[in-house]
Amino acid sequence: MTRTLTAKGAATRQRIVDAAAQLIRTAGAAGTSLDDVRAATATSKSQLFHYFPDGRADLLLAVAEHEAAQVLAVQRPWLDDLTTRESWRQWRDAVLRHYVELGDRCPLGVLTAELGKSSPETRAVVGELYDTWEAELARGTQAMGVERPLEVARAILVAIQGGVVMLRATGRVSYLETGLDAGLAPLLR
Amino acid sequence: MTRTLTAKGAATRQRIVDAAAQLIRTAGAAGTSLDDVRAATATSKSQLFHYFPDGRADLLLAVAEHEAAQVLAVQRPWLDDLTTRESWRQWRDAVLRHYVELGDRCPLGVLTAELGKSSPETRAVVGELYDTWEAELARGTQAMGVERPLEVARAILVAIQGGVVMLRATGRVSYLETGLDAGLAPLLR
DNA sequence: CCTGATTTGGACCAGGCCGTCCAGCGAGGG
DNA sequence: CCCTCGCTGGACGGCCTGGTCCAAATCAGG
Repeated sequence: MTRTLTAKGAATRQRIVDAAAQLIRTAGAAGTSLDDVRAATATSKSQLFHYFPDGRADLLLAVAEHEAAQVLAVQRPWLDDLTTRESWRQWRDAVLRHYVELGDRCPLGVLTAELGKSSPETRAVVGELYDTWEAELARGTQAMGVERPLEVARAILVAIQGGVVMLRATGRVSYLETGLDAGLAPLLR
Repeated sequence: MTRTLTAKGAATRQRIVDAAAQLIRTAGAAGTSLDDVRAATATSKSQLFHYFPDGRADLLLAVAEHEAAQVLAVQRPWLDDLTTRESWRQWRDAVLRHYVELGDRCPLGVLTAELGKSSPETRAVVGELYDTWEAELARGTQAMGVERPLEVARAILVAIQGGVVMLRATGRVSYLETGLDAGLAPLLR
């Protein structure tokens, strides 16, 4: 199944995924064609199908995995050590800063809004992202000794998701801020 | 600007909007073509462009307005009288029941996830929906005499949005339930 | 340097899509 | 009764899209 890739090939493949992710963040998955990707990466049609044999679906899946990893990566290192109020506050600020900066061109929004529904495989990727993310948050809420730590962690995740997707749909930041703070209230009170 | 429509014409137009909304709920806006709509309504191409002169964009806007109205309609009459714990609870149950029933074929999810980004006009529709919805909720939180009623109302809205969109992306209901309850906690505590 | 596999270029195709166009149909008002 | 104006049918064109295919270039390694 796994095909042999030289270093050069792997680099090209990575370049394609990066560019595709970038395009999809701004124009959406539906608004991004293979030709757009081809033009943005200065590659040829055959290369796309060489590195992604199943074509578009394959590329979208790779982008979904890339973006899912990205979502968790930008929360490091804060996500690893949510044991004090101060560390939670720093994490909150980092998350908020990140999404305000990105605006409506946001990997998480794309994942939740578009890629999740595009195929069973991408749906699984999104599900896994939620699971690991929630587990990390739950470790933090448990460490804080709050009541119903699992529910609190999940509610925080839902608030971020809602805020991000509303940011995407309206361009307004306040939803994310208010939702996130409400979700964190049990921890900081 | 406003074109004359006979009763028959208005009915046909409505039939097209209804069917298009239905299709888009299940297949998404990107996955629904004008031909699909045509087939589902047993109409002809010329009718689509007769009732929606700007074509696809025009139809999507009409669908967005239709769905936005729908989102508020299913919350009636509970939404009008959120003055007691009991009425909030009934509203909560109605909302939850509705979205669990719809699963991932949900007007709100489509609006937030896809239609919001499709054009400035639809984006405005979504923004207005959020505004009026939030205002209704805020009337309720104020009536309940809770602290920071505006923030609480907004957080509830964000939680619903997040829960619905995660339901859409994963098929899991628990996010909506947990998020909604967390948002309502300040009111029911 | 030779050889086989990997990487690349780009022409090509079939199908689907949006939108245009024109010609009939039907209803309702004068 | 008829005549106008809205309603309907469906063929058609041009464009873009995902996907196939083959041949040339490049590279790795013996």
